[in-house]
Parts: sequence; structure tokens; C-alpha cells
Amino acid sequence: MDELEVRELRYFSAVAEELHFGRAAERLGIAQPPLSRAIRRIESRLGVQLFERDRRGVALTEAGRVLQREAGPALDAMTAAVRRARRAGASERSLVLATKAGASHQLLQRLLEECAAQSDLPPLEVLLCEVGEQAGLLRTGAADVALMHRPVDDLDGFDAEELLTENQVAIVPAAHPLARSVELTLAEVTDVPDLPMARWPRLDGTYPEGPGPEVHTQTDIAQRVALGTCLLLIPASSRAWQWPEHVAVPVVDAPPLTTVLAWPATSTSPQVARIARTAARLAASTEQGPIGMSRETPEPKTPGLQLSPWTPGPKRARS
Amino acid sequence: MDELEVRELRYFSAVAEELHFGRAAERLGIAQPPLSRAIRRIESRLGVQLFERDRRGVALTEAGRVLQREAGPALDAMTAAVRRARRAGASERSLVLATKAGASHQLLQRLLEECAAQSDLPPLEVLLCEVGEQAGLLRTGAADVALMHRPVDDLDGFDAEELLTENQVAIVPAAHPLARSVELTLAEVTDVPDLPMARWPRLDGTYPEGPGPEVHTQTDIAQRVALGTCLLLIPASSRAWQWPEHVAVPVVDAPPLTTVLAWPATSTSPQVARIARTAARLAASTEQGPIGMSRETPEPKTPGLQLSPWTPGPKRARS
DNA sequence: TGCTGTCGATACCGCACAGGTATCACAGGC
DNA sequence: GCCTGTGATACCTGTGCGGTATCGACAGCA
Repeated sequence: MDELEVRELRYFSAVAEELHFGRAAERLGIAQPPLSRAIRRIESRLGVQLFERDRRGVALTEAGRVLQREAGPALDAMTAAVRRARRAGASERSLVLATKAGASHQLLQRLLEECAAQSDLPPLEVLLCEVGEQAGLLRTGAADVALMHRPVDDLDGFDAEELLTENQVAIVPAAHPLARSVELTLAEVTDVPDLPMARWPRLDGTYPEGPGPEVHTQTDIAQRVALGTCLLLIPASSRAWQWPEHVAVPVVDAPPLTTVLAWPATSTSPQVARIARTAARLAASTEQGPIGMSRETPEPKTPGLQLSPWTPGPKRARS
Repeated sequence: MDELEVRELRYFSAVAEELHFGRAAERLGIAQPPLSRAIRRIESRLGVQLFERDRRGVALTEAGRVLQREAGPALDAMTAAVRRARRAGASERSLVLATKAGASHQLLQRLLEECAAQSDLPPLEVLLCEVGEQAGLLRTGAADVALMHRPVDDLDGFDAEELLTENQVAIVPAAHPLARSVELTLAEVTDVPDLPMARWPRLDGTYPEGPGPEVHTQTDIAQRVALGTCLLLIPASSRAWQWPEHVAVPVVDAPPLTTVLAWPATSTSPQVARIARTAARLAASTEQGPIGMSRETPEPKTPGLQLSPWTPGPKRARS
């Protein structure tokens, strides 16, 4: 009389996002009539109206908005439960680590080597993902631990071990005048009229206001920088932006970023605890070691490498 | 191919707790055969063994233990989603406050009066519960806010506003020699041979070791103290233990307890925020006002009220 | 060793409900 | 007016849930 099944909540969630029964049904892989019926049944079972079906479209009611907000975490928890149980039952007891492709390359490599070498550490599977995806992967149980960055990443509900702190560099098109600088300040890289900063989606999927292009994949932004349409700030150790058309210039006063190893606060796995300790140890030794992270900062390419004078690229290169 | 429905997870959870298909089925209100089938179907769908059906009983596998640990939060999130959506759709937009019966009586009363008086505050529904139940009520959406106590209550995943800090009193049988003291120390109330401290269930439902009786309701413990079988420590403002057979004695060096108003960290309701501000304001004014919480501390009843000399009660008065 | 009780698995049946197709009802636009 | 787009309704079919009856395996016991 009063419970919602996972399937039903998924249906609701799809309609709430699309605000269109036909498209939602298509996304769900079912026909539209069963979806309409399902939603009506949900509404009658809960005893509340979830959607306002006006002739000119579908809108969420207040109750619908509340349910939409609650649906995400609830569905995440359900999928996480089965994913984790599955993985616990698998014979191979490896640990899945999610990380932004290209980030913290050196540390990741040492961590992988360490896990392969030490028999008491679980084998590590690396799940490379795009910016901001780690949190969702942890929440749905697709990953056990993740390399994330304070303060930019969403660390809500996670425990984290701080690994290392590093400064940021600006990645600018090699042909742009800014690329000639040995170092830059924040003031110098913001509000450059012909080189706006790229805008990443926020945690809720919306984009901040600004002149720069909306991007959500790393190759996307790398391409744009190479085309000369924008610049961006990244941690110095990141390896994703090393195209010949890119130049990395330290930004001396940009807020430093701390790389952390994060895991769900509910996790009780000793494996996770062991990896966290190991990662912290490696980070500490790496930082002062001969191949220190600080030395990994890409040297700004010499201005002499520039092949052609700066010309602004197309304002918008959307596919 | 790979999702679990809420009903199925409930079935699993019941079997995991009972470790007995027959009893679990009874608890679920279904017959045993469908339950057996459901569990087998779950196992085959997930591709993992969840239970070890030995001839001498049912045991959880490693995967089963993981799923059991994940099941609680996931199911809580699902029920919370529908509860909150339902309440959001109800015409009467009241707020449900959960609190231990008897605790923070004065503050609660002023909060209720304030909500009734101020038209911009929502009407407050009070949900009285037993010790440690508030967290579950918040997690499943049965309550919007709760009065809880730092550091004894489980505040994990909640945001909280500190309201007031108070000292603890020992509630002892009026006939016991300890009742004659004007004040006591922790050392004096622990390890009293004939008056062990009552043991409350921990967050996971198990009981700490010790000589005292296991209790989980307030009337339970009140009765035991009146019978002279144990004592306990409570915050001074609590009103649940005022029987004629009880004497409250301040324990000068017991760690002070802070009453907080807690709510799910995910809550975005402006109502909740408003209540939190109001409660904090009331608590601050009450603390220094004429009817201050500090003055609410029950005066220790005078030793002269004792009617009969101390005789130890029965060691264990279990029903 | 056979009897019995316990407990989970299996067999079989009826019904509820999910999902599909076809169609309707209604608003807007040309 | 007709056409298009959108959600609701009608009707059909198959899956699968839950129920009863029964089996099979093992423990305890005389």
C-alpha cells in the first residue's frame, strides 16, 4: 500500500528529468502508455500528485520536486548495494580506483606498482573517468576508492586521506602571447578577452555563467585550447594536456589543490584502509623523493617553440 | 538483468537477520516457499551466493554480509523518498520533530509555543520516541528534525544546531545511601556493587558488557531504578524520571551533554532552517532567562524524604 | 534401524500486473 | 478545416508472485 519499487522510482525519475512522457519512455526502453499508467499508479498509491499535466506540457508539483531530490540518493544506494555484493562475491577481490584520466599520473603509477608488488595489497583496477564523475561512481558502488581534488570535487559523504598539495598551472595555446610568460597571476589569466576560461559543469549539472565554452570532457577542452579558443587551470601534476599546441605556465597565486584518496564514509573494508595508508605513505615519500611531484610540474615550453603568431581562434567550436 | 527490487531486498534482509527461512517468511507475512524462490532468484540474478544453506541452518556468505550492510541505508533512503514526497504533497505542511520522551521538556515546550504563535513558522508535530530512535526516524523520513544529544547520539549524516549544554545527574533509588549525597562524582556512581549502571543498546543494537541490566525503554529503566536494582545518568533537564522513588543527584564531573537540533544533511527545506534558528534563539534566551535550563535541574530530594532504609532489590528483574 | 520432526526445495495453480499495439481526446499551427 | 504532437484509454498477452501440497535430507531418539 505504501512502498515504491525501484523500477517505479526510475520511471518517475526519467519523467521528472525529461518532463515529457514520450521521451522518458524512449529513454527507459518501454512504450509510452505503460509509463503513463505507471506514473498514475504511483501517484494514486502515494496519494499525491507528482506532475501537473497541462495541455502544453508536464511540470513537477512540489511533492514531485521533493521526490526527485530524494530519488537520486535512494537509487544510488540501491545500485551500490547490489554492485558491492556482486563484487564481494566475485572470486577476484580486486579494488576499483576511479580517477580523472591524466590526473596524478606519477602517484597513480607508484600506487599501482606497489599494489602489484605487495602481496597483502589487493590488485588495483583503475577506472578512468571524466571530471566530477568520481563521486557518482563511489556512490553507486562502481568504484571503491577515488582520487579526487580538494576543494573542487564533491567530497560530501566521503572519507578522505590527504595525499599531496600542488599548485596550479594555466594551460594556454602555445601561440598566444600569454604562453611567453614564465609565470602568471590569477588576475592575468582571468578575463582575458580573447581567451575565456572554460566552464565545467557544477555538481548539479548546470554551468556557471561566463564567456567561456561549456565543456565536460577532457579531450574536449584539450582540443579547444589547441584551437586557441580558451584556457584553463589544472593541477601541475596532471598529464592530460601535453599537446604540442599547449603550454603550461605556473599561476603563482592560484589556490593550491590537494589530491585526496576518497571512499564512501560507510565503507568498512580493510582493503580500503590499507590502500589509503599505502597511498599516503607513497605520496609523502614521493613529495620529497628524487622524482618529486613538485618536479613533475611541466616546464613551460620556451616561447621559441611558437611556430606562428597569435591569431584568435573561432569564438565557438561546438560540434 | 542486474537490479534488485525493494521487495526483494526486504526479503533478503529478513532472511539475513533471522537466518531462518520459515521465521523470515512469517515476519514478512508470506509463505516460506515463495521466499525461498525469491532468494534463489536474487542469487542467480546477481550471480553470487548470498547464503550458505547447510543442513544445520542458514549462514551468510561474504557477499551476503556486504549486501546486508548495504541494505539498511538503501531501504531507508527508499522509504524516506516516499515519506517525504507524501508529506510534501499533503495540504497541511507541518514539520515532524522527534525527541526522546521527557528530554529537554522546557525547551520543547517553548519551541511549540513559538511555532503556534508565529505564523511564519510551520506547525510542529512532536513524535516521542525511545532512546536512540531519532536517527532512524530522520533517516527514513518519518521525522524532519530531532532533538538529540552530543556526544551520545548517532549524528552521522546529519547537520545539527547546538542548543544548550547541561550537566548530568544520577538518578538513584531514593532508599539507597547514595541518595543522601548533595552531589556525586563519576567514580562514586560507577562500579557501585549493589547498584550497577543500566546498559543501553549501542547504535548497532548490541549491548556493552557490564553487570547492569539491559534496557531499551525509558519506563523500563525508570521501573528498575524505583525497584532499586540500578542507577543511570541523564541530562539534568530530562523529565522522564521523577517518580517518588527516584532521587536526582548532580554528578559534578560527568561529561556535559549538548542538546542539538538535528536534521538530514540533505535537507534543503527552508522550514527546517527556520526552526533551527528559532530553537537556537530560544535556547540562548532560555539559558540566561528567569526560567533558565540551569535552574530546571531537579533539586536533589532531601534525604529526609527517605521512608525506609536501603535494602538491595532483586538482582535481575527481567520480564 | 526405523520413526518423527524440522526445514528448505520443488511442483503446480491462479491471479495481478507489466508491457505491447491500436486508438482516442484535445490543443496549436499552417 | 486538417495535421501534428502529446498524454490517456482500451484491450491483449505473458511473466511472475504468492499460495497450497508435497518432497527430500538430515537430526534426534528409542
